[in-house]
Amino acid sequence: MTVQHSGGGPAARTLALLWRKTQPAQEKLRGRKPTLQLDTVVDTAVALADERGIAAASMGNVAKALGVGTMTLYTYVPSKEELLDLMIDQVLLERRLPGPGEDRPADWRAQVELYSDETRATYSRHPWLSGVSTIRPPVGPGMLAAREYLLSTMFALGLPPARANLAALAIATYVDSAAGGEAESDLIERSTGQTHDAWWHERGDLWENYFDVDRYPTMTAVWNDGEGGGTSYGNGTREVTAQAYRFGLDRLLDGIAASK
Amino acid sequence: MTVQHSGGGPAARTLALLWRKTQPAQEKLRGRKPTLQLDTVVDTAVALADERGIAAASMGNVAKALGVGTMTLYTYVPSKEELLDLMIDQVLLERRLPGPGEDRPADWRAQVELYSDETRATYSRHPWLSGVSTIRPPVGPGMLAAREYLLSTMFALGLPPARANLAALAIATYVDSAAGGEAESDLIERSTGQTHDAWWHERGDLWENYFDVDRYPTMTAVWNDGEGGGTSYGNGTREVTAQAYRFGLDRLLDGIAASK
DNA sequence: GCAATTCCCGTAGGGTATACGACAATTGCT
DNA sequence: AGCAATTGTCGTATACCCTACGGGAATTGC
Repeated sequence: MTVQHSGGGPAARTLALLWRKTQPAQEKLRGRKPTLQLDTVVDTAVALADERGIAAASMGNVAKALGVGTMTLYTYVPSKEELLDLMIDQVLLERRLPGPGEDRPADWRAQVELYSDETRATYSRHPWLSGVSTIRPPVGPGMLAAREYLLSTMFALGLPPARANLAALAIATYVDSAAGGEAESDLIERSTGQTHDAWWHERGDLWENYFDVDRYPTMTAVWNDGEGGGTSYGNGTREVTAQAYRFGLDRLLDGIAASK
Repeated sequence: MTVQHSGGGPAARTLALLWRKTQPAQEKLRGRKPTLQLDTVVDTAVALADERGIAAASMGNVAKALGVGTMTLYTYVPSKEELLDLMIDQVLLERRLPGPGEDRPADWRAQVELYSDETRATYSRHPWLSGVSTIRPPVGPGMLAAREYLLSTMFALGLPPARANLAALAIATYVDSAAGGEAESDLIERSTGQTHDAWWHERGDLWENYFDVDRYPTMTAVWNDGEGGGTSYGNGTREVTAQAYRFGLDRLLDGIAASK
């Protein structure tokens, strides 16, 4: 087994890449000079995924965009999976969240809101994020910075350590999931060229042919109540989704504050 | 364009499949008899995905499991994507949620808990669910039943229609996301044969080599506070995740109740 | 000059979805 | 009985995907 340098094993290799400490002390002096840099590869992959979807960020496409052979990428990255990890942590790090000594909003709710805004903006710029797994995530600087920020915010609220941890996790779960949903929604509208209203409209005969009012009385009641009197398929509407997001986050924070 | 029967267009075709109304009135009398049924195909695909992961539910594998040629599947399903939609709605329908006239827990919190339990159990049986998109979901009976149930529960709480809708969406977002995370976590432990503790342990030199205490003071404080004094990488632990789920859901419900 | 080292990348193998078209089976009509 | 119409089956081919392997190119140290 070709041991790398620190602990050996694939996990250590991945960590080294994530934290960009591939060559800790000695530079490689012998041998051919690389034509690319790791960051260039990651940036290109991200750019491709951003504009043409995650499927476009294939090894072949990335290589083509860089003007090299496909297999060349494997000198910079051990596999497609590792490249994805690097892409993820890279964009997670885009979130401008104040670190330990830096200025931050005074109110703890405003602090959470900052996390929410930055996360939503990041997902919006990189909609493919919503499709990637967050369990066993790439433990890079991007993920840790967000954890630290949310955790410190819960401390500022005055929660005891264990509870602060739970609260931070719950908030992250809710915000990340909702942000992912929003971003994916936008992506689908862009890539299919079809608005959600149009999408629901296309499914119009659902209500006409399959929907049984007796089986779904409450849904029926809610639609009939619709104040705007607009589209009756409003459940999937962009605006309702955004409202639901705000509402849920505010209620969650209410509950957390009350649990102090 | 070979029009189907109701509205034409691919959306109508998908809806017809989801609601299993492929031949509304006239049976096909002419022509060769089919050897398979749509349900058989879907069940087989679900079973494969359950035990060997979503990647194992390829068209080729499903066909092989059924003892037919790959292309035969395309007489039952227009594409892989549609098959996935059918799989999703099929398992979502497994949730035993009482309908309009049926008995249900008296307390509204217990009603939400039932939704939570059933959803978590379903995700647990079908971990591949966590990886699929929920935006523009297959609008089948499974999804509608859940919407109706949660919505009626929010009505039982006494929320006005518009707010009940927002609350139901927020709860679904949180529960579905957390349930997906849990299920995926279990799946990864099973399929890789590596517990999360072992996974974190493998990344031990993160803390030794890369982690900067000054950059992450709050995380450091929380670990040092750990009452059990056990593993210091407890953030990803199964138990902590479950605790965070309960905590977040309870706080969300607190907030919703208080907003009445 | 030459060995050692490192990077580049063509080829090949095994995976995926699915378009096309030949063929089989079943029914209805002549 | 025979033939046309209809529908189901599925082999072949195309176009992707990831990546193991190995030969060749470039650079440095001796």
